[in-house]
Amino acid sequence: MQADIRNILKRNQLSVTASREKILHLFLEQSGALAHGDIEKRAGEKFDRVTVYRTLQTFVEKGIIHTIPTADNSVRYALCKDNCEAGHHHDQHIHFVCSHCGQTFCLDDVVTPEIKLPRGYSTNHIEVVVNGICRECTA
Amino acid sequence: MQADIRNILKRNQLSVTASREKILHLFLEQSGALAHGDIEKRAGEKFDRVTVYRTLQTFVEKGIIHTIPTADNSVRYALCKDNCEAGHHHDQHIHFVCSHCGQTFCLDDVVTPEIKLPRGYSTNHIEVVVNGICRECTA
DNA sequence: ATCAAAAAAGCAACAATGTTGCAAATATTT
DNA sequence: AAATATTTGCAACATTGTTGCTTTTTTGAT
Ligand SMILES: [Mn+2]
Ligand SMILES: [Mn+2]
Ligand SMILES: [Zn+2]
Ligand SMILES: [Zn+2]
Repeated sequence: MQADIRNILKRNQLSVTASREKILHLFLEQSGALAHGDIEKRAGEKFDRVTVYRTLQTFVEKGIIHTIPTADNSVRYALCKDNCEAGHHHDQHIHFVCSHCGQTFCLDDVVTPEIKLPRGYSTNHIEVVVNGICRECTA
Repeated sequence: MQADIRNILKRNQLSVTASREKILHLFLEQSGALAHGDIEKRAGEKFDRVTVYRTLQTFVEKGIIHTIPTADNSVRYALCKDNCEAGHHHDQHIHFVCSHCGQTFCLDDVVTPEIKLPRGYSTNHIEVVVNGICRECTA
């Protein structure tokens, strides 16, 4: 695990630092998405807020994590499982927000549907967020 | 128009005030969605920031406007055109964000697709946000 | 292992955004 | 027109995000 983390950082030409290792660790051990706040809470050792912001930004830029759209004002981040590259994400999966536990999940196996748009609109990227009850909360 | 505005407010059991009229006016004359900031800029007369927040919140609660999910941290609002009621929205259309002009539009005629989820997940509501180039910017 | 250069972390100060309580102003009802 | 109910604006505060700069850590080469 610790080796994986180092590999991911190395592969993306990022120097290996305590905060990057820790934050990446949080994403790897977690099935759902994380918001900035979650990370600060769970980090254990206290990293500066600025460091967390900068780390998340770096990870997004490198294509290690991606943001998930929400209707409220909270940005959530999750690991990219597709082969995203620096500056060019191409996740094609949908996202699921559980209204019971509040968690957000990437449903990597559910591909975003085709959308037929009116004349004059061209599509670049499609985001689908499904709200409902997740598997854990149903059982 | 001014009559329409009063009607909408009355119908929703809201008292008719300058700020509510103005803000509703902004939504009616505008094809795209508006963020809190847009409203403050375009309002002309200066309403207190708090008033704008509270007005938007009231409008959402009454089902007059709805929020639109975005991956960055900006909440956008648009008129509900379906028959949304207080405390219960049921818009079924998708949203389009133009990466050229930055505007966000409700595509009221494009219905959200069915999504087949894995076992254990149940669906309550689906949000689709398409990113691309809008009609205006294509022409 | 040691050192120099490069990169990141932490700190402080600030900006932007959102929230709350309350008094004054406005709208509605009688 | 007056009484009541509601909304507004203000002030104060909380939270979230940003920027410049100094110190610390990491890296890559000796
Ligand atoms: Mn995802
Ligand atoms: Mn809409
Ligand atoms: Zn759940
Ligand atoms: Zn456009």
